[in-house]
Amino acid sequence: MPSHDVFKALADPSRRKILKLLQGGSKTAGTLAEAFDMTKGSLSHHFNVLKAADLVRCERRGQQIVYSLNTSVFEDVAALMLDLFGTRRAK
Amino acid sequence: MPSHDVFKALADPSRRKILKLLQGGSKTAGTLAEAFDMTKGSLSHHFNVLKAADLVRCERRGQQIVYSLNTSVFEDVAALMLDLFGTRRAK
DNA sequence: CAGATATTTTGAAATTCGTCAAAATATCAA
DNA sequence: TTGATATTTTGACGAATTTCAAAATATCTG
Repeated sequence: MPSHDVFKALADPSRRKILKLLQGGSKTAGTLAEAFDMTKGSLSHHFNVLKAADLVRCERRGQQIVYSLNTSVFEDVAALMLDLFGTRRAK
Repeated sequence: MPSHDVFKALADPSRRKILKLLQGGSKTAGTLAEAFDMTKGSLSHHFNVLKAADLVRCERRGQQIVYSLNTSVFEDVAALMLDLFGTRRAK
């Protein structure tokens, strides 16, 4: 439904980097933060944007919060991309 | 190469609408403008962003300028998407 | 050339975005 | 409870984005 949130979420390089890091498996906010030269507060903001787009899920484990890709939404993203790029007739 | 421009270009709903309209075939700037409740100047700015991302091509035909999808870049876009979303192991 | 049409460019205003520092929240351990 | 750790939220700020109105550019017609 909220396709705009997805495109907006993908528009920032740091957020795309987060997604790529999560392809290697779930990671805590702190572990992800090590890969960035940025405040944890700023990263947390990016997590929120990715969550709003339903691209990642998070789960508290003790004092840390584990982020992971929401793989179930990836078919929807693929559909969005097909909608934009896929429906072209034979040139 | 400049993958960021592509994601940034897709982040705006008006630009995505332009791409969808162009799926129906090439159109002049004026024809495209009819579909929007926006100044032609603003639309022109969006054309520039799409051109910078290499998503559209334009060609002058008399006093008008015809925009069309740059289909040759779509494989690159697909590759970008696969890079972000495709590399996940069997669930 | 002058005027009309189609489009872009410029300059400025309003909004959104990314970031930081600091404060707040939540959990664990003693 | 107190203190330490992990993370988020808040508030502020500068930079980037979107938009408009107006000026500029390019092409065609007479």
